[in-house]
Amino acid sequence: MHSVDVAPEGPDQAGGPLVPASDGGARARILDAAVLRFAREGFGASVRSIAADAGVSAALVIHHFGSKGRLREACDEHVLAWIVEAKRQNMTKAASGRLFEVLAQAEGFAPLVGYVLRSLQSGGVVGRAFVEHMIDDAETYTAEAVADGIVNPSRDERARVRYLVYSSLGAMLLSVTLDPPHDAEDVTAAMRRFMDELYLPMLELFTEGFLTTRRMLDDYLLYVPDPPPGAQVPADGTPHDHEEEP
Amino acid sequence: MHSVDVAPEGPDQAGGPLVPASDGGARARILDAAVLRFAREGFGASVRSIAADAGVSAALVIHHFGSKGRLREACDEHVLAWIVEAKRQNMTKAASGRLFEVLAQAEGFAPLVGYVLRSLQSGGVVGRAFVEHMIDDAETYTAEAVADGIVNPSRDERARVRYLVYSSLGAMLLSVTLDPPHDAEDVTAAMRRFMDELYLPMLELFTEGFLTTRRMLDDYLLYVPDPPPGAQVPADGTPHDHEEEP
DNA sequence: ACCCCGACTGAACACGTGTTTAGTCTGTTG
DNA sequence: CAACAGACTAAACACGTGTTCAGTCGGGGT
Repeated sequence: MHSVDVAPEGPDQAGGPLVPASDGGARARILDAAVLRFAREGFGASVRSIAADAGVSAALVIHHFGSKGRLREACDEHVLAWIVEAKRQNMTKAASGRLFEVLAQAEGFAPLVGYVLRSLQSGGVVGRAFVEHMIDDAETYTAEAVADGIVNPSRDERARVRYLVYSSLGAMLLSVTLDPPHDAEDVTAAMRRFMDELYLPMLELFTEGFLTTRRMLDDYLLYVPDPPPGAQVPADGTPHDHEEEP
Repeated sequence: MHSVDVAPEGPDQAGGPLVPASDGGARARILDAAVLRFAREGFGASVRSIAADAGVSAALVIHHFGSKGRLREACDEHVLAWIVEAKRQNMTKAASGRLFEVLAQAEGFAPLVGYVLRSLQSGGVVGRAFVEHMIDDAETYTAEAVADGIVNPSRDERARVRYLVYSSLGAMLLSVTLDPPHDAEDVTAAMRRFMDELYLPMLELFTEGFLTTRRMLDDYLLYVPDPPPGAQVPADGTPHDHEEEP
């Protein structure tokens, strides 16, 4: 749509529509280097450092991409495509909705994960698109889980899914931001460690809740009359009731 | 134009020895301007812009603080002191542990909140200190709530509190990062909107949980033998059980 | 009166940035 | 072969940055 010349000589034309650019061409090498640098040090990384990583001059980067901004746009597109590809070929497994965990544990996805985190951190397009993806996927999967009786229904499924995604993603982002992987660039290790530490309380909260009494929720439901727009109303037979002591 | 003197054009002299530097002196004006700029545009804000806001020259900023880095350190200290002050005088209310909400709704705390968010975003000292504060406070308050029978006990209170703080703070940070208050600098409004939207799912999760079955939790507890260090074990008599079908 | 000291400034410096320019090299095409 | 096109580069440009320099101003102490 905006990228100047999309495929003057097909950068990734050979054989597999694989993960990285993975082409001997300089343009592809620059793109990979840029994604890596951006993932490692954020989008403040200099064009010259990227060029050095790719083994070319800074001028060539501009020659191929027009400007640093357009280079970043190209990176966004590239990473986005990479994500959907990774999703397509990894989501067939039982890992429903846990895209980030899967990516974080798989080898070779480290730059991707790092880039997404940076984009999340700076409010970039990739970050936004990523949470949208996660929300959509999570909505599907929780709907299935609710149908299977594994998960409680909610008064506003969309809002719950949004809350869940924002919470988990935000917690992870905050964690890696607050104490970044100081020695190496092993973001994935930090993420795994974070999950190991916080898996119990999450599970606990998800199965046992936090409050012992329903009062706060009931008060809120009384106080706020409208079930948010687009929510599937329970209509009749209340689809769930735990009937603790009131 | 900026003649030193006692109070030739003191902006807010009346009453409070309170929150901001609030001193006619140029140094204090620079500090306030710096906090504001940093809160608004992040720590990449230029010394010259800060100086302009304070109505002084860029050289004076350096003259007073030595370097931009030390100016930021001074801002960190200042904001930190500001926070503990705000906490001391606002925490007497019933708002237990909800420091951020209180600050976000109170007038005049906008720069503070913005600064904290930026520090969180960039992994600064203030951000780290802030989550530590929140974790410590939350631990106290949840302990009380557990003692009062309002909140379920946890197998690892510290971990739960950490999870809760990271989740809520991270979600909020992610939200304001992903769609920032585009027109004004009203971070607090964005935060309030965010909370309004996500309060129901949060409450729902906290009182009703997410999963219908205990199996995942029990499996995890079986698989992981050690109750984390310092955790008070639930002994036996399960403090609550939903007892759906296993 | 003097002098000195600190607040304070405009101009410059040193540097890193993204980008442009002019040019070289190489392969392809007439 | 000659000519062109495009990948590619070294050098320079324009600019914004943090910081330094050489001062000026003004009030207080001796």
